[in-house]
Amino acid sequence: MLKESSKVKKENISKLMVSFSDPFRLEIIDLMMDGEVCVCDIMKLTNLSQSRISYHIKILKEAGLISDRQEGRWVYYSLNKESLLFIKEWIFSLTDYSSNRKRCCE
Amino acid sequence: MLKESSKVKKENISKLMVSFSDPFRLEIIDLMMDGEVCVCDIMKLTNLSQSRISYHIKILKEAGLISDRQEGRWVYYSLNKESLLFIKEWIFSLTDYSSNRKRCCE
DNA sequence: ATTATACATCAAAATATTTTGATGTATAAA
DNA sequence: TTTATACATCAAAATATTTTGATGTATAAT
Repeated sequence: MLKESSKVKKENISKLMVSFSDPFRLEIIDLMMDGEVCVCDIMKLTNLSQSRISYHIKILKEAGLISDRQEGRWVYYSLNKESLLFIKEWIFSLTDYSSNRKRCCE
Repeated sequence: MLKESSKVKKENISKLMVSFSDPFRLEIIDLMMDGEVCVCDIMKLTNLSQSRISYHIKILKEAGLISDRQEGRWVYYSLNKESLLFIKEWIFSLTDYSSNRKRCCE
C-alpha cells in the first residue's frame, strides 16, 4: 500500500497517466523520444490537424510531461525527464508489491 | 523512438494506461498492492457503490492488469505481475530516450 | 506595410466515459 | 426451499473528453 506521503501525489499520477491514455498522445510522445519536435513536425509525421495537435500538446504540458522552448515563431517541445523519473518510481513501487494471498471478507 | 515490434503493442499500452487514468481505479489498484481483494472489501474501504466498483474492475480486467480467482461466491482480484513488468519495460524505454536537441522545420 | 508561417484558443458538435439504480445469476446459509 | 450474500450486467442519465473549423496573435519574410 502507498504511504501517506505518496498519496498526496495521487492526483499527479492520474494526470500523468491520462497523458498516456490516448493513442495520439502516445504517438506524439513517441516522436519526442528522438528529441525536440515542433507542432509542424508532428503535423507532417502524423497527419493530425494543427489544432488537434495543439490540444493534445496542452494536455501533455498541463500534466507536466513535456517542456517547451520558443525560438522565433517555432515552439520546441520535449519530454520532461523529471516527470518520467517520477512515473518510473511509481511503477517501481507497484511492481514491488507483495503478493501474499490474504483472505478477505471474513 | 519505439521499434516496429513495440509499435504493435501500442494498443496494449494505451489500454493499460487508461487503467491508471482514473483516481478511483488508482485507489483500487492501491488496495491490491497488499494482496488479493474482493469487491466487498473495496466497498468497505472506499465507500464506492458495488456496481461502480464492478465497472472499474472490468476496465482493469480488460486491460489485463488484474487477474481474478473465484472461491465460493467471492471473487478475489489481484494485480497481474506480467502486465506490471510490461509497463515497467515500456517506461524504461521512455526514460532512456536520447535528448539531443535536433532542430526541426528546416 | 503586406503577407505568410507557426501556433494558441475558442465555441460547438461529436464521442466516449462514468455513474446510477434496477435486475439477473450463482452460491451458500438457514 | 426460502432467503441472503457476492457480484455481474444492463440501460439511461450524467459528465468528460475529443474533434472540428474559425479566429486570434506573434514572428518573420517580402
